[in-house]
Amino acid sequence: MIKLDYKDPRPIHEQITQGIKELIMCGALKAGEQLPSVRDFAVSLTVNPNTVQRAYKNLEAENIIYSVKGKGNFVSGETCADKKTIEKLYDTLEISLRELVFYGEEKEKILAFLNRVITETEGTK
Amino acid sequence: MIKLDYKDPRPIHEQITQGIKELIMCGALKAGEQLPSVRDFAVSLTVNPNTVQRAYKNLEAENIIYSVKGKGNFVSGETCADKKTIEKLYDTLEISLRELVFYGEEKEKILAFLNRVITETEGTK
DNA sequence: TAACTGTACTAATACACATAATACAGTCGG
DNA sequence: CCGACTGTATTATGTGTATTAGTACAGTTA
Repeated sequence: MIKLDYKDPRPIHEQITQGIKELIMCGALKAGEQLPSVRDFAVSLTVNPNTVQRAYKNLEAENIIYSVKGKGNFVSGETCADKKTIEKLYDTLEISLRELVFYGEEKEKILAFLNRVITETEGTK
Repeated sequence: MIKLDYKDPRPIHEQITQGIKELIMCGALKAGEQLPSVRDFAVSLTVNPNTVQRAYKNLEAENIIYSVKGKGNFVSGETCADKKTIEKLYDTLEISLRELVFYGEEKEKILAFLNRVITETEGTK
């Protein structure tokens, strides 16, 4: 369901968080759907349950999922994000863009890529 | 010259590396220009010399600067990057883009931002 | 020679990550 | 009610990395 890369400098819990986020974004996990239990998911990822729990906690803090004691974790339909999160994403975009240009990538090539990605991505607006 | 943020989860040496990279990209540091010595820079940043050295080492590994024993570190004119670096930047762009759309940002707004950034950025091509 | 430059290495500290083991609380079906 | 499942919390432990500190060595230059 999610691939972990131990060569990746990012911590495991972050990779899991991002992985689930992407599954939701691409539609593999829909609103209201139940996520694997902390223990089951930990087994299938061969990871400690605490690590999965931390990922779930991250996602809950972002209002992407919600958890119910004794029942499980579920995908939240809302996709609201605070201003800081949005600003960080814009900053990341800007830095990456400038860096690509700096490294000699052609602007037209980059723009073509960006247009392709954004048109292929389904949005709410 | 460079602002360090200890609240930033990124290590200091990485912030310094990125900071210098941006100074070069925006033209504040030009090709051939000498960087501050490891010790001086460490004092002005109130950081250990080893940390600055590590940043310089990173930049040298990316061919962004070159160092001469007994003389100093200098900005390299070349801006070549290996394929992996470029691919990672494209990946970062794609992920950030998808995430912004996911959070409900309007595609037109994002595209306007991207166009503004890329036209304001001076490139070699 | 003296004072600067880069470079290398060790040691000590601190912190984050991840694991392990355990415990407690809520839900649900038999 | 009981048992098996859920989430949650806590503590302890091992490991890796970041950072600092101190020292040493090599090349450059006035």
